[in-house]
Amino acid sequence: MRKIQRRSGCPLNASVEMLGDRWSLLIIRDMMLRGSRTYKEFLQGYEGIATNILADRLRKLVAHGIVTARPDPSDGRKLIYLLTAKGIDLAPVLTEMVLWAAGHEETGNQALIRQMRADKEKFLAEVRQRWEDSRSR
Amino acid sequence: MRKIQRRSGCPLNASVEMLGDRWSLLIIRDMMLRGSRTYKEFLQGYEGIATNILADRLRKLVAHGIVTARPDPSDGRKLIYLLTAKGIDLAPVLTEMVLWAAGHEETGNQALIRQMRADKEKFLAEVRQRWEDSRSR
DNA sequence: GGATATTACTTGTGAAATGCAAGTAAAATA
DNA sequence: TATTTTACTTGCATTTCACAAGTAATATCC
Repeated sequence: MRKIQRRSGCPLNASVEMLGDRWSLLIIRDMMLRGSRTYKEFLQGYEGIATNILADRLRKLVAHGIVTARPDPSDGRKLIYLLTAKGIDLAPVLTEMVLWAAGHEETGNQALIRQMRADKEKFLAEVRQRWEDSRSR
Repeated sequence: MRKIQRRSGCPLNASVEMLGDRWSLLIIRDMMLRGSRTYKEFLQGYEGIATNILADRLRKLVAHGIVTARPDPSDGRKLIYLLTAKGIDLAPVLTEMVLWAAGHEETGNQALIRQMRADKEKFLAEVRQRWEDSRSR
């Protein structure tokens, strides 16, 4: 078990070193809010990630303990990617980022925004509930 | 006024396109929590940003309306960089990212974490108050 | 059961972003 | 007037990214 070499001990820096790129948080969004679980589903996300970048990001998310991968029992070709507890704990981060952008930029998905704004805690509880339900299956 | 070309309308994607790199959020942290205001102060941050990258990131943050720059009236060589209202609205995002990393990684700055955990709303109110005080000067 | 399709990748290549070192112009200080 | 400070820019090597094509393992179709 080797320690990861960080630029500094600041917790924000730790977050940025794990998530500070143009794709990781979008993959997590797809898992958390869209129910994406397989490589193919991630490739079909709105923004069109390149296949080699997706493979790299999934590898890093697994290495950071944010995501796990296990074979699909009903289809040996597939791997099922799931958020870990550490991964689902990112829900408040994603929520605040969504609310910030929605408040200052012209963005879509107004239904989601309304839901988040109406009752943030309830929204987060529902996200967590869905995660627990999907992992107990 | 030209519209920015985005990969998708998702608000999270908008955030990621503005902030999803290894430096932007750290610069904002330095402004928000450490009181950094000048180029030199940012260069002296914990993580050691390269000077050309810093210039590029400040330019982009200004372009996105997150930061403003104005000359220092008492020293013509200096520019003073300040967070805009849009910039200070990132406080909840930074806070959640800090709390997430602190909860799942070994990080420093435990005093800050305790303060955030003890009363998040109070912490955010204090951050905002400091920002208002410093901009009225 | 052999051909075709699907899934999760890897590989190659050019373009862009990053990191490091050195240099520069304008203003302040000695 | 000479030196220092500040906020950068420039050049270059290295790394990352994006796009296109290819591959191995498994599943499906006829």
